[in-house]
Amino acid sequence: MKLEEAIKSNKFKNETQKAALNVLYTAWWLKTNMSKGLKEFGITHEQYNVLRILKGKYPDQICVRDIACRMIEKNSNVPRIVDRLEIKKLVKRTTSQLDKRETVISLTHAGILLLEASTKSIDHTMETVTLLTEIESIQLNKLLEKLRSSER
Amino acid sequence: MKLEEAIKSNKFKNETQKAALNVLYTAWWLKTNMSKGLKEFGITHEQYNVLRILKGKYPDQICVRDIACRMIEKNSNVPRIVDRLEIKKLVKRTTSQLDKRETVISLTHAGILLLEASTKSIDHTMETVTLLTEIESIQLNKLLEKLRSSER
DNA sequence: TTAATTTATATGTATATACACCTATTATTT
DNA sequence: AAATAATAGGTGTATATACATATAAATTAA
Repeated sequence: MKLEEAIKSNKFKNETQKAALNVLYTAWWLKTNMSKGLKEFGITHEQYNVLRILKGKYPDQICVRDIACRMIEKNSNVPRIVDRLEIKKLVKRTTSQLDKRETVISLTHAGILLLEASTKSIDHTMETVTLLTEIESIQLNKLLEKLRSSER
Repeated sequence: MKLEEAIKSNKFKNETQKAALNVLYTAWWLKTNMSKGLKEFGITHEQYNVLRILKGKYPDQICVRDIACRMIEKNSNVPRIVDRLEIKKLVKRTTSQLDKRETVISLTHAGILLLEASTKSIDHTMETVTLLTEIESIQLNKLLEKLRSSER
């Protein structure tokens, strides 16, 4: 579906404005597809993101601040996302002994199992849904980074 | 900033997976920049989106359902966004006389003024921040629509 | 014409974003 | 060493997303 159909408008100032809206719409579309796949595992897209970050460092522990700076959405409220993962017993919280201000988070066995199963499912969903060749993907990555090149 | 730096990871399955994450991160980045610009006008990014949709049809009125299907994020809870715009007296709600189930929304004079001022500001922000040429933007739009081509 | 179904909107709940502020702990300064 | 500043994480509030359900009005079927 073209963007024009998706948002029922073709009044764009220029192609750049359209591209910005297209990025926003595509992100919403990707998130929706991911969430659908995660539903059977009882976790949200953001909770999955935190589990993935923990896995990336496993078996090392990682503090809340380090999780936060690895999140895609930088304003995520990590303590609260961890709350929900803790209730489901997918992660464990411990106060760091080196610095008692820090809370270190680690995956539980249940967390590892759930992450493995959901990753398999999500990877499959994303492959089915994201129809780009490797070359096109490289091109897209370049354009997105050019778009953001005003970022300091 | 490259995606690797932004999310402190370079463990991507392939370029397509990286592209999907890059779209999500770029969308967050764009929204953040937009929100910063809208702050002085006291409205959120989503409230601005609704005002823009109303302007697109002005002076025709438009019902809640028609706003919803024009939103970028299709699961937006339009009645609630309209609640907030109504409190600020930027829009007016009326029950349609032709179909009493429908609520038609229209911009107030204050809404029009605020929209004009904020659009000026937002357009400027987006131009400063989104560094793509017209040609690159066309290319990006094509790639995003290819990415989503599994959409039915 | 009444009953059943569909549609438009509103509302409730869980989770998330965005951001301000609080508290405990650590680091720095005087 | 005591006072001050900085840092990590938690918590409160407003708004949003996501989705289920409720309610009123309109449409369709019996």
